[in-house]
Amino acid sequence: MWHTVRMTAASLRARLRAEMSDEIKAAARRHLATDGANLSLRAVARELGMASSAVYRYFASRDELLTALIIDAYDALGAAAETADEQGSPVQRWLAVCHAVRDWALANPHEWALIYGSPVPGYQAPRDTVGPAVRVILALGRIVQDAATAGQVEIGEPVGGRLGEELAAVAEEAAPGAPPQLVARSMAGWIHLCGAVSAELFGQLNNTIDQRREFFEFQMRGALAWIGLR
Amino acid sequence: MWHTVRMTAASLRARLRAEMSDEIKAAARRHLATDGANLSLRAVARELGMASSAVYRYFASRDELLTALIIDAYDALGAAAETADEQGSPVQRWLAVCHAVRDWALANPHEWALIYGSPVPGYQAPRDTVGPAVRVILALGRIVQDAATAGQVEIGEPVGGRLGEELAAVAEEAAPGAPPQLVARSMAGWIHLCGAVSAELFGQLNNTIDQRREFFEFQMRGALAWIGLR
DNA sequence: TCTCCTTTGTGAGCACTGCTCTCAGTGTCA
DNA sequence: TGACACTGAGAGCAGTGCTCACAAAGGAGA
Repeated sequence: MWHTVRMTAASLRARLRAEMSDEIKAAARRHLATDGANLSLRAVARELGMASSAVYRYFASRDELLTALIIDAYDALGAAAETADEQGSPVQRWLAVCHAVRDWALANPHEWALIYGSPVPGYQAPRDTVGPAVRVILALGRIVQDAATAGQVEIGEPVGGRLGEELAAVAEEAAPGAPPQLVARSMAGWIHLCGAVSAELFGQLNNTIDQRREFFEFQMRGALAWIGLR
Repeated sequence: MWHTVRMTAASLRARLRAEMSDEIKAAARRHLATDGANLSLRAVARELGMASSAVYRYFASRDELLTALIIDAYDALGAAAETADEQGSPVQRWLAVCHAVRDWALANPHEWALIYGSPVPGYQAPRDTVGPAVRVILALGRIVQDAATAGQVEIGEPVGGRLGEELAAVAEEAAPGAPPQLVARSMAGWIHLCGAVSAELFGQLNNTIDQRREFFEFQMRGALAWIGLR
């Protein structure tokens, strides 16, 4: 009996705490749009009608708040990528994931900048961030793995040297069974994906390309052609 | 006579002013390594042994100082790219420029983050930055233009629609005479280049790829294959 | 030579920041 | 009831960007 009582009491406190944390994060996310990575903890507290020192009951420092936002952003992006990968040919699946990533970034530009922009100096990404960070890559890895087992891919020349060994290790982890050179090209495709989204978001295409979505798909199709998916 | 006197006097004042500006920028660049984009103007002034308010005689605001650093960074990167482009086949020239960009970024990571990282919120890039910003792209444009006129390139399928029209306009400006689809692929290659450098610099390759230079060249060669240079 | 006046530098000051500390209120458990 | 953990408030510290009044310095023009 008292077990359940104690548990509910404890879980109630924990729930309240989690709700308060969520409210703080939501307010911080709102301020992210105007202040960017150097958001004001005091302004967040003001918006919530609480003393700035109270925020420190939930996040030990501003960096810890930012870390929580980063983890949430990685998770949201990873979820968007995973739900976009449904069915179809490898090319269709890959393109769907790419567009999902871009769409999420366009909808949440400041959070994209938080995770794929220049890292805050002195800020060291904790271990907690690596898990959510790789969800997009793993989603892409599943596609190439499926394509490899189904024979729906043109395998390029193998990569030799120490890079080849490294790539074999990466392949073993991200897409077991897929040839290392395919994994290498997929990683390059992922990097191109990130670069294309960042270029669009960070203003590198201003006054040059207006047909953003078309140009993005053009690039991703090009990467796909080199990767060898079909 | 008095012309020259007045001119030398004026130019002397201007020279002293320029030297002081350079010293401030040099100190700011030093602080960039530790503080990143949110460097402390007061700390810079302290290092130079002057009052913080004196810095405002040379730069109207911290943003203006950052803008000056950004312009210098663009110029340095552009110069590095241009001097690397010497001779050889289009592939060799393109790869040389890519490696020059990467080498410069590795040597000046914080300045790279300043120009290709997430933009500072509320900071609007002035017109003065667009000139130096395009030097790298123009260097790449010259290569594909030369390759196109020399027939050392495999022209891909033309791009239709409004994107095709836009690309034609871009081609007219960046590489007159080169087919739009080639310019489009070159732009994609440039974006991939920026993405690859940023990924390496911003820690996306940590605990995954150690053979950085080899993997970078692997990616750039892949982009080249798709672009069609030879 | 004697004023003007522009330029450069100083230091005080304002409003803001992240963060720490002490103190008070509240609810939980034995 | 009393002990205690938890959550909040407010003051305070050192630091920030930036403004302002003031002081030296030195060339320009009479």
